[in-house]
Amino acid sequence: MRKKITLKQIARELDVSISTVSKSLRNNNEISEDTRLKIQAFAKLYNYKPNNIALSLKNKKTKTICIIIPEIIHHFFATVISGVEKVANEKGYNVLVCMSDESFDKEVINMEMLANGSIDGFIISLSKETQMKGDYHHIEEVINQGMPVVMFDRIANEILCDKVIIDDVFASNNATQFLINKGFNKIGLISTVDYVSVGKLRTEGYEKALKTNDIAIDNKLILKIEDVNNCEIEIENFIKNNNFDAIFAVNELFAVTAIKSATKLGKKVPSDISVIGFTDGIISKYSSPSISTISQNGIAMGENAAKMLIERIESEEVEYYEDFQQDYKTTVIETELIERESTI
Amino acid sequence: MRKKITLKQIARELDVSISTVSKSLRNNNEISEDTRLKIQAFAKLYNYKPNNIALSLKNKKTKTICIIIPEIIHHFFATVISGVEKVANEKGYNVLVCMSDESFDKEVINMEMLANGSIDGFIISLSKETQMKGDYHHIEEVINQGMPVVMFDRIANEILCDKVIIDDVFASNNATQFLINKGFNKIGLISTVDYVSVGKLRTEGYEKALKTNDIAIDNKLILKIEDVNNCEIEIENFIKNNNFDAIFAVNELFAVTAIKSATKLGKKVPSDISVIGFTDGIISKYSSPSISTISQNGIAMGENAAKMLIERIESEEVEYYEDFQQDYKTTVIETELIERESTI
DNA sequence: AACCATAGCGAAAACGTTTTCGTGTTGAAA
DNA sequence: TTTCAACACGAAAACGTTTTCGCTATGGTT
Repeated sequence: MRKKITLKQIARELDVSISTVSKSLRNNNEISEDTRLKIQAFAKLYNYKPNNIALSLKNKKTKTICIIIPEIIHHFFATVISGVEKVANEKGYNVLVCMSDESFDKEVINMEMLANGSIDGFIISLSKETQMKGDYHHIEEVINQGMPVVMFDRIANEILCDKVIIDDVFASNNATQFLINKGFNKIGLISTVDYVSVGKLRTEGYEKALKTNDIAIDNKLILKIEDVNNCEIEIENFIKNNNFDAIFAVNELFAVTAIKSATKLGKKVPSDISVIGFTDGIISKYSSPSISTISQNGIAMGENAAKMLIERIESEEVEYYEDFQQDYKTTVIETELIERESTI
Repeated sequence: MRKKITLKQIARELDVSISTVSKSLRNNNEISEDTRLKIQAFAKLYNYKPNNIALSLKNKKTKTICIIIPEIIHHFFATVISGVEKVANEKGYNVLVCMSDESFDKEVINMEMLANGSIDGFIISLSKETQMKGDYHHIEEVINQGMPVVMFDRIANEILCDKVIIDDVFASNNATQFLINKGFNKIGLISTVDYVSVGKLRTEGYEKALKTNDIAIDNKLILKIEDVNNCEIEIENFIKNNNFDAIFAVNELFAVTAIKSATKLGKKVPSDISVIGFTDGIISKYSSPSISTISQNGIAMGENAAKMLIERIESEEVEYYEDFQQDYKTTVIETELIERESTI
């Protein structure tokens, strides 16, 4: 139970000053080789490591970034974290992970708690509740204090900061067009309620593709799900009451549920009905049939977000953020349509 | 771009001392109501919040715990994190998530980096490489410095610390017995290599059940997979070359791959062959057929680990760890056999 | 012998808190 | 008028660093 040793203790033990110890350990040449080596040997023996908190206080840098996500259980967010970790570690940063649990209050509390010196910057994807309320004061406040923020996936356009997104409209348009190209024209959409930004955008992409191909938009073919946990019944009824060629679902869960419901109702996927999803996660890969989907590349999103954030953090040290402030960037990550067994 | 205000600035602005400001904000009654209210109003106006780093330095407590996991992509670990977060937040702690990527070196680096004051304690599940090497010096060192550590899932018995596990042998025995009760006696096992502690234990449970029921253990019916990424071929050959009634797989991935391979080889699950897995994650729930499995309850594991760690941290403040030190606890989380479609 | 550069080290400030102790002023009691 | 308690506040130390500046002794140069 040897507690960590400090500079002060080394100094006392070797009968020199704290400054001498500090300088010796940083190989400052003000100190004679004799003393320097002696101190270094002693420090090594006692396994001295500088106290990070003291360094953080002195440098006003914690070398820690925080990522706030709605839910860690979602595979997509887990991949983003993994990308963030990778880049952060390479650059010597630690990653604090906070979950908002889709709750506005938790998001606010987390940000306020950490904005007081604990971290150097935020990466955040908004909670549903926050998107519904449209209240972003906590984020704006943090930004105003000079702390860099990068938003990803579920973003808010009105916030001025760096962003990492995919082109949801474009990707959904692609997915829908892919179905249209197969000759389908009775295409269902299973989406989320509109206040979830990505749900809205993906709906837009779907509608755009239909319009481009002169297919009328039929609202009965569009299902918007509020409560994710009870989506089975809604989806089953949706499929029972319509006669689809194909279905485009805006996430994995909806896609796999659609397939299960269809199968249950005696419709074979893909021979009777094709299904395409969004997000390339565990479910799409391992379900039977495996699910064609739009891959979001969460790792790349995480990597990019971390890269942008750390650049912002370290450029602020140079104190020329007068120029820098205006040119916030939005990085668009490429998506990819992955064809698997759920589409003809 | 108003940077955060400090006690010193408030003091200067209001022409009082720093101590007076600090006391006022903490409602210390040494200060007259006049001054107190004035200072509080000013602080509120400028949105004063104490600097966490300074507090950490002073209190020698960071109110942050670190969880080190092999891989965040694994659903099981994600659920554990979620349990940790929940309890930690309730008790006012933040959670730092580190990934070892199954690498010994990353595990060591992470621990050494954070053991210097950055955090108050560790929750850790060992990386494969660490388990293979059997080198736990980094963990012992941290413990010797007086920092609490809780191990979970992939643990090492020789390390003295609190632990949270499931009874892998018991659960596997149950799973196997479940298959035996169905009347099967040609039961295959798909496991990991032995140095992965849980793989070894689950193999033990399997063998124990066979022995109890006087079924001979046939090593040809046991597959131990080294490289998870290329398990498809191995599993396919394994199933092709044997005539199983049933298969017990020690994780989700192996289970779903076994089902896919069997189906591909023309054997129907569960009518021709029953499959039971381990870990109740996304895959088991959404694969077709859905997979019978042993549920590990990662959330409960995380919650328990966090609870034990925080108790340990806060009991150390009272400085009676002389007594406390010896009675490390190992909490065993209940498992549950979930019957789904992959078994008759 | 007087001067000065330099090597080698220590004192102290700074980061932002909290807390203990000390001190000056006031009013009342003796 | 003296004494003393209570009140209101400030100074300073402490947490563990890094870094600037200043000091002393040494040795060499004039």
